[in-house]
Amino acid sequence: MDKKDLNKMNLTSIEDLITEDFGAIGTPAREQFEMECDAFIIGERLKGERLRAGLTQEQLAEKIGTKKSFISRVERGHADIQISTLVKLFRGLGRQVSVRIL
Amino acid sequence: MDKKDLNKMNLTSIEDLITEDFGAIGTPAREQFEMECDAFIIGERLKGERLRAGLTQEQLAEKIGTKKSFISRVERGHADIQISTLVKLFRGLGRQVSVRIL
DNA sequence: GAAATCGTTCACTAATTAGTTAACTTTGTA
DNA sequence: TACAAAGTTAACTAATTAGTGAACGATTTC
Repeated sequence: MDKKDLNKMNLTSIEDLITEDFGAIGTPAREQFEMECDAFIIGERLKGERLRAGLTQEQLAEKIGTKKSFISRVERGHADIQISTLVKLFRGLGRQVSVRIL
Repeated sequence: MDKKDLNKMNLTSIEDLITEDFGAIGTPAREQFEMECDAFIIGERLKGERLRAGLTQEQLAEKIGTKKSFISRVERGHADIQISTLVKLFRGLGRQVSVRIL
């Protein structure tokens, strides 16, 4: 089966589903969705590392000089944080942040 | 020569010089310095990629819907940008941003 | 030298995050 | 169940970025 035939299938790719729900890449709604995805992933990662370190949100918050409500906000993906905040959060868990450009 | 002897040397490590100028790790002045380092490195990387792509600041700005003055600010390391801004900037150059936790 | 292009900087507004408190919900457990 | 600990959310202020236009400086080209 070649590539052309794929378009005749009834099954839909994830990409198509996202496009259907949020619009094509580059549109405002899609950009917003992708931004929220990034925030969500970072939040999940933060939560994972925090739990692995055996800390509560409150304990992590105190380590970096903020409050548990802020930690919660980030972990839930409800924030488009600054680079410095990203670094602070993970350094509070003894981790280093590295930004790669691919 | 073992490790103990290193402390008797007259030459100073970069780490010591930074500590002397900005204070020990964790102090506010040192944190600020490290934040500015991060911003500077990101800016340099952005400028490099932009030039490699053969774009002016104005051309990149238009691609991502902003102005050249903002691009300049980031390239000079004068901004602690948000994750979404980081992603937008490099996507405008056809690059993908990946955040690694080490 | 004049003109054009490119980049930097300043000043300002608008939008958003960072920081915080308090109330609420969930979860675990005695 | 009742209690305590952990996490979530709302609401608000303060601080900062995002966005912009204009002026300026540097560089290149004619």
